[in-house]
Amino acid sequence: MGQGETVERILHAAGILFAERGFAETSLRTITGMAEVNLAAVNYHFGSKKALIQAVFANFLTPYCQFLEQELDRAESDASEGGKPLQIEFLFRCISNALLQTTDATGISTQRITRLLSLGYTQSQGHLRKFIVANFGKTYERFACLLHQVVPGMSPIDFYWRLYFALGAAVFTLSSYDSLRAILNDDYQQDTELETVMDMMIPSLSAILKTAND
Amino acid sequence: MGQGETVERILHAAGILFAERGFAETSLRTITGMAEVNLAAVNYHFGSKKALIQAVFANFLTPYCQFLEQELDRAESDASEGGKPLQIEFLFRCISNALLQTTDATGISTQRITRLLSLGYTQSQGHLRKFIVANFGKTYERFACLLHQVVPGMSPIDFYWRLYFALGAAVFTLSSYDSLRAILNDDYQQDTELETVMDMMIPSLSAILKTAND
DNA sequence: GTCTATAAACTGATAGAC
DNA sequence: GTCTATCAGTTTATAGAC
Repeated sequence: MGQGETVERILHAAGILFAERGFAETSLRTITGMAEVNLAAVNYHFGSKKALIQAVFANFLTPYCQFLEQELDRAESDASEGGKPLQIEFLFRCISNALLQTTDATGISTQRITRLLSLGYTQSQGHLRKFIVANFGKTYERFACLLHQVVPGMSPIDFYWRLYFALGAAVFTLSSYDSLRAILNDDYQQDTELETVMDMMIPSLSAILKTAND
Repeated sequence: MGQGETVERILHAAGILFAERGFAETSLRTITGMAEVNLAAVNYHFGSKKALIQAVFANFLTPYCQFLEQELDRAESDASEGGKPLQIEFLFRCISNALLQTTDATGISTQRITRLLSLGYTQSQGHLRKFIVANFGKTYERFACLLHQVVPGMSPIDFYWRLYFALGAAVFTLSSYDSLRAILNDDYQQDTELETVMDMMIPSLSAILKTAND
């Protein structure tokens, strides 16, 4: 077995298992068992379980940030060429496109990416949160600034709470997509593709930002 | 130390620690340490860690369901007396009121309740999900049916996805309220009360359900 | 780089004295 | 009902042979 292959096998298995069960619930034995590598390989290649968790996140956060920056570049130049202001829907479309591109490039499903992000914010004791901010904070800030510029006359406080409403809606739905889809299949015998849900979501998320406050 | 007091001390400490760290990350030793009771008391009073987790949920789900049923009764009779149809905003107001009433009656904060609910759906291996459905499913179905009736001409599939968008927005924001509030305090030196956020949320959640699909 | 073997610490649960 | 002591199983991490 080649040396590079082992690292990738561990990253792949860890991503699947962490997303399914959470970090504390997933032992290194389960990961190395699924990856079919030796238990000691994790500590040899990554140093510790914490470092492995961070490596799993870097594995999709790095390409995701690149794709999102590209999308935002394109959206901004399109808007300035057309002489028209950016629209909310276009900005959420950038998020959606970057997610799908990341899945294409890495083979990590959109559900797994959003599920890991959700776990990273809710399940971590701090080290992961800091790691995510350090590796994703700059791009997130750029997106938030652009979005705020596009919403007319909204106070920063009002804007940020609504952005969190939208973030919660997106992360919850996408990270639970597989089970929600199964429930709807059982109840209505009708399937909904992930891309369809993401398309449905964009007007809803935009409506959160647009609605008059009372 | 009286016998009833021990059970309550364990439930109180377990609720706080589970909400902060998750289930697997919280050991019985940590719980009994915080509650200042003996380690063996958990297994004596509850039987197992699983049973303790379910007891923590029953502790707030039981009163919450009662309060929500009362609110829905009142909203329905108000609407039929006035001869007007129920409005979306009134139904979300029922959810909000029932949450605040549960906090008043039990002393368990709204953040802790929503955080535990969120963990119950994302972190459990199945037993808790079943337990929640068994104890909360009937009331949830009633709310969902009422809400669907109030939205004009929307397909069941469309409706259910949008309901999940709204659910995600609410659970994410309320369960992360403490940290989100702290971030906004740091960045804008301006505080937002929980009740204010819940009031802001109602028009946003309603907008998710109302927006035309394209 | 990969393996075995094992250390050191922690977990949930229980038996039995009081 | 509460306590101590302990079991049996698991965890992460590491030392050392190959």
